[in-house]
Amino acid sequence: MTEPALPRAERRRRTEQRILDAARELFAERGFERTTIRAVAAVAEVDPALVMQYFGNKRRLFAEAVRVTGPADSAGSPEEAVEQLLGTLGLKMRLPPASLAMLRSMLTHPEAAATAREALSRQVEQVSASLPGEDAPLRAALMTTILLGVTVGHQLLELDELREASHDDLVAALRPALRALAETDT
Amino acid sequence: MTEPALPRAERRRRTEQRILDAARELFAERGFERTTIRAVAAVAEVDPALVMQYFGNKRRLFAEAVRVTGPADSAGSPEEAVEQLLGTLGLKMRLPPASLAMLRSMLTHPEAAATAREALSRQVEQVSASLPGEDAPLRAALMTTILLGVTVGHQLLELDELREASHDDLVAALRPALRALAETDT
DNA sequence: CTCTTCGCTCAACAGGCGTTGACTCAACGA
DNA sequence: TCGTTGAGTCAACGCCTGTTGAGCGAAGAG
Repeated sequence: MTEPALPRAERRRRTEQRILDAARELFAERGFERTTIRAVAAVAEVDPALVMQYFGNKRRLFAEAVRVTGPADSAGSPEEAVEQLLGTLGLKMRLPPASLAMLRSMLTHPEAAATAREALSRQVEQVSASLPGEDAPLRAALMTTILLGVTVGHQLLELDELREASHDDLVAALRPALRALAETDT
Repeated sequence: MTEPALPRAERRRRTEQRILDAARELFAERGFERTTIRAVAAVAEVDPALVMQYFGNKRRLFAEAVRVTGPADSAGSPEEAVEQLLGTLGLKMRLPPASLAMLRSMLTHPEAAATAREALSRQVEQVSASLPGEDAPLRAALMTTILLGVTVGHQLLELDELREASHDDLVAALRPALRALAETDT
């Protein structure tokens, strides 16, 4: 009808992408358990059986949907580590759907929990390396979980006090807390 | 057999308590969706139908299981607010099962999310009242979500770096971060 | 002792879920 | 042009879930 001619391979790629986008949206919104294959298929305007054909099962669909590119660069100074962490607070206020999907399910879906632990551990290790002091791992872990908490409160629980603040104000208010952990002066 | 004679009312109260304990345990461990009435009944050594008879439906059972006593006293000085928040980090390292159950489900079960938002809002308001500065609500919200994040990382995700630290070291390391938010000097 | 109350179980239902295999039909290669 | 491939659909399966109503048997009331 509206799509007159499209090569087979391209058509397949687009459909797969549509399913993946739908899955990310629903996983981010409702979490793993409350998201049904049928709902994903409906949003993607596709038959549920096709989702299975492309991704095998629901767990693999989720794993594929939450796969995200690593954070890349490592930090040198403690100040840089702080700024790097603050930067993860959603570029332009909003995290990628894949990350939101993983965060949403990390407390209830075992595989999401494992993925989250892995990602957080990597970040802790990275931050820890650029921190002075003997208890650097502990302080790095605190810095990481602090950002986890703020992100959860802001993006998932949508607490009013955080939503009302501008992104810059939020970052500015949070910075001293992270700096206090980045420097060793206790 | 082993329980020769027990008044009817007392027997009923104990059974209800056993169901409630089982529910809290499973909700805390697996969250709302992955916890089945049948599993709760099995742990409580009771027929699934009895759970329904006592609590009506699964949502009410959850609501009853996560009902928790309020935090009570309010703080005066910023320092007291910080110490009060640090005190919520699990008396003797472990939060009550009811709180764990609510935390576990707050990202995926809408009613748990509402309860969590309410509890957090109360805490934010309380902390905010004892904080100086114009952006006290924002800073109070950050302090609250910081504790949320650390609690989630420690109790639910069970991050190694946090588990390995002693309770006192953890509190001591976290204190400067909260103090930085409690005082207005930026 | 008799009738009532009620804590508790049994068996079943309806609905939704993930998942499957057979099928259709348009795009493709020779 | 004609067989082949493969994207996509259809209808169904078995399972597990929350939930229900009828019934049993012991504790309580008179």
